[in-house]
Amino acid sequence: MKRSGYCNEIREHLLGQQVTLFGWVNSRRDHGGVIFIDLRDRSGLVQVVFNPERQPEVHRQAHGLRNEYVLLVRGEVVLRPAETENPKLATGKIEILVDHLQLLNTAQQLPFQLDEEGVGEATRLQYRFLDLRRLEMQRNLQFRHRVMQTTRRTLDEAGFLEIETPMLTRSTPEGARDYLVPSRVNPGQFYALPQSPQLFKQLLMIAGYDRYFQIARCFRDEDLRADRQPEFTQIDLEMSFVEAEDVMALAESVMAAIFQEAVGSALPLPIPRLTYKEAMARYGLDAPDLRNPLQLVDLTEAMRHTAFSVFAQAVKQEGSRGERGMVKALRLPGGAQLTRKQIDEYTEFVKIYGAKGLAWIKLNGPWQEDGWQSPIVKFFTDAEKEAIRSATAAEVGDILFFGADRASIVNESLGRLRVKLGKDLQLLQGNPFSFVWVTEFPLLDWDNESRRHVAVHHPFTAPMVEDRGELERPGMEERFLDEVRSQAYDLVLNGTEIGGGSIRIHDPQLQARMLGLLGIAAEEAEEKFGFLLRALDYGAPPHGGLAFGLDRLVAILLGVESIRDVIAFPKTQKAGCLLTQAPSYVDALQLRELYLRTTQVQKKE
RNA sequence: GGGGGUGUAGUUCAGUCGGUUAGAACGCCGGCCUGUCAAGCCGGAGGUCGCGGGUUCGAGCCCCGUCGCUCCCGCCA
Repeated sequence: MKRSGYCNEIREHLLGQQVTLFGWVNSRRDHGGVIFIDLRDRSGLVQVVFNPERQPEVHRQAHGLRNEYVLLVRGEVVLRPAETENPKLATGKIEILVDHLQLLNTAQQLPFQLDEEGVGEATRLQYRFLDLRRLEMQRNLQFRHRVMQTTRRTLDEAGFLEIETPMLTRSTPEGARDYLVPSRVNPGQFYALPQSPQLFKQLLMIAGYDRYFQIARCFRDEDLRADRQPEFTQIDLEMSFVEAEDVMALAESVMAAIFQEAVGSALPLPIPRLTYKEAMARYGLDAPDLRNPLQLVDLTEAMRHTAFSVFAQAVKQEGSRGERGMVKALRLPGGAQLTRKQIDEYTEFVKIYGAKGLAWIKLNGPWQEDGWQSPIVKFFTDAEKEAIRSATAAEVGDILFFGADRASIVNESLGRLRVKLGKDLQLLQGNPFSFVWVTEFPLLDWDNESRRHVAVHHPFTAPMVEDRGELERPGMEERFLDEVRSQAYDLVLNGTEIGGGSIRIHDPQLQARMLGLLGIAAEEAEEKFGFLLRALDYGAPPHGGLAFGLDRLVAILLGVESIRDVIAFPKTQKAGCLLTQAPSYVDALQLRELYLRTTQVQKKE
């Protein structure tokens, strides 16, 4: 009773043969006489036919079949009669005349129809085992599998070793909130689930494994987004005796292989590059989508002495720790047609990112002929108008948007506005998949809340060789610190960061200095990172690596909106699983065994 | 922690200014039907309007609270 193959594999080459298939009833069309059933398995559909003249008894049995019943059918593969082929099915030229039917299981009425679009996600997640039967989910997870296998094959062929690292590890400062696991045998102590295998992969380099990779589950207890789950998967890799160029080249070869295998086309290499500085200047964000032709223009100098006080004040302000004020413009060609209502909506939009407003000028004609329509244009001198025009290359028919504030607010609000305009007005052009490297990230960022520096990438990222001197300058001025660049790089696809990495610090003195700059005292560093610092003392090779966010990568390549659609059993925005009802309360005994007491009274469920 | 959206039949949705018995499509159940593939035709069942409270002669609709789902900010590489 062996299966002849998957439904979708039954084609003309099997004509005249008896085949045995297993599958689910995808749909039935009962004509009273002949009965058609689309049998479904993970591969797809094939039509099976019950004809009363061929097998009266089997035909009688088939009357009782319903959607999602599980069947074994045996029958003859035949060409469909002329005019009844179905071009929508891969197997549409043939059908199976059933001689034997075995009902393996029945099914209740489904909570939703598998072929219906737009079923609420809550229902889908509650019955995920049914949702996963749908062809779209089958396609998504099979695609994800292909990406993973291609990654494994490519990295294996490049000499990488797949090595697992612990899921029960220790909590480390920096980064995201940890998921904690209480230790029963060590009362009052906790493991943390790894936010990434970062430290372990560095230890593997120090141990001489030279090239490591892992498709690793990572955990971060932060609030969720469409592209953020509390547990997610990284393609994690690390290499010894390399520079950033080597890691990036390797990453490109992996991406090219994925592209070839999964998308079916060659990825043009090398992937273009931008420095962080360029990205922020032109696009306002560190993950720009280059399919969008709009760019930001800096008008800070031109507006330094303007009579328009909103701009002048913005330029003048020195934020805390010298974050400069800035005026930037975003030119939208043809945008003079935008309505007042649309402009108001964009004004509300930029306020999300801290902008106080959104100044604009519509170029209905040349400024010399009073063709500029704007609430602010009256404040500008002719020289300022001309400076704006020439810097932005604005033409009649365009609209200019302006941001004036601290640099971070101007960049983020105009950067996001650029993305939104690109989407709203369908400005994206060129290759549907646009990769770009962003390099030379700052090493450190000032955190106003904790009044200290934090690592932009992570505390083990090496500074650029040219900038290392700044770090070691005794009594160094802090303004220099902000300008130190790191050997970190992000890979961006269609405006989303899909991977990032860096060359790591392998010099114990430099690592200690780095931790010091982050405000981690030597004693604390020893307690929290002592094992790494010690390892660096024992012949640590130069090394670096990177990690790709598998969920995001797969989602973008498939063109789906949410990474939940490429994860078999995802969690909701409140980090719950609607299928299993996790998380849940546990009974008092379990808590007692773990030496835990909760301050939260159990709510009624 | 904050802002927006949303919750009505199994599913997707409609439901007027607060007014009589809450509708449609698909699905489901029964019948008819021998070439369909969104099968067709006839008939039928199916509702805690998320939950709790309030206003009102009267609430799916208004108010307060609460829960779930979702998008975003903060947070998070």
